[in-house]
Amino acid sequence: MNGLLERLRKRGWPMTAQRRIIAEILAGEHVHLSAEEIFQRAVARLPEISRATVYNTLKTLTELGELLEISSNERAKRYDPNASDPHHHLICQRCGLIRDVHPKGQGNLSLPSGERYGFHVTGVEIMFRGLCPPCAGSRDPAPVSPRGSGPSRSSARLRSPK
Amino acid sequence: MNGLLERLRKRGWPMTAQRRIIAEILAGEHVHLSAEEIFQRAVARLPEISRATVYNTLKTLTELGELLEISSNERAKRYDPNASDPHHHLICQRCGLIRDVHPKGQGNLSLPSGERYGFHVTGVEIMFRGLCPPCAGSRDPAPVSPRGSGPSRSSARLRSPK
DNA sequence: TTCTCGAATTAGAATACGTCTAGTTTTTTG
DNA sequence: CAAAAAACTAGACGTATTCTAATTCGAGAA
Repeated sequence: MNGLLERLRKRGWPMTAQRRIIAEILAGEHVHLSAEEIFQRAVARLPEISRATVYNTLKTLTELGELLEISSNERAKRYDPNASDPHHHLICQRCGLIRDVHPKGQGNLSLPSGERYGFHVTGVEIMFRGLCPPCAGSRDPAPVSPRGSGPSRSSARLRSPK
Repeated sequence: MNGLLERLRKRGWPMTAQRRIIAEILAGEHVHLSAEEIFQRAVARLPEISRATVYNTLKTLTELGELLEISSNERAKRYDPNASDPHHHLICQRCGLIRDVHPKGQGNLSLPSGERYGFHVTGVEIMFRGLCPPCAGSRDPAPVSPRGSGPSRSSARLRSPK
């Protein structure tokens, strides 16, 4: 069930208790966790684990191509273990919820050579933005994103209301 | 020449010395600056200006739709004053350089209803990733991004070389 | 087994980026 | 001009991430 763990072993990546736990957390949930959330879940299983190890492991897994970093517009990056299935993201502008999506028509997407500026292009990332059902419904309540890191909620009025 | 400034005046946005300077900095350069870089350039012209004013102004301009925030994968957000011309971005994974691009075929891009999860989709962002010519050429040297905020430079080797 | 050495891990300090607060200055309005 | 509102400032604060120095772990050599 945990393909990530198997792939890592197969690649000869030195496995340790800490790394195995992190890999299990990543592969076991269907949400896009932040480093801090991964750390919290890891601590619950291995109290001695350090934040530095979590950050180091996430960084290495990203470099190995086993993990995708999602920047969205929130403060903390989120990690997507679904790197083996090419996909894109749909993000709620209000609460930060992220969904994996497979858009249609991306095959036609291309960068004309006149727009390449000599770059060696290696990939494309597509982010759909919008409002998830709960956020689209309720206008006023504060975003439900974890640990107060939700998007801005101030108005765009030119002058404040009376 | 500075369309941004004119648009803001036309919209009745209360102009001040600080805001004018920030708008001029944004419209005058063809790069995507971070808040800190904008602050540094502003201080050179108006030494009393405060960081808070820069952040407040950038936030308001973004809410007004005159400015685009780009998250890429670096720590600091970058600001794109080119909001009046719909476009996307090409980003160097190594040094963080950002170019505005107009990809072909994005009209065919769509999210089938089965992939919408009930979201009210408001927009799409496309980011091409790759290596700019200097970064593609020189393998070893450190990234040339400003103030040490460049992307990771460690290797992805499973074990360090001897 | 014991020794050795490099890799992995740790706690906590340090840094980077951004936000908030309280008080001051400036602008607008009556 | 006086009152009220808005903009601004300095700097404290918070959060996410990186760095550092010391420690532990583990595979192979002796």
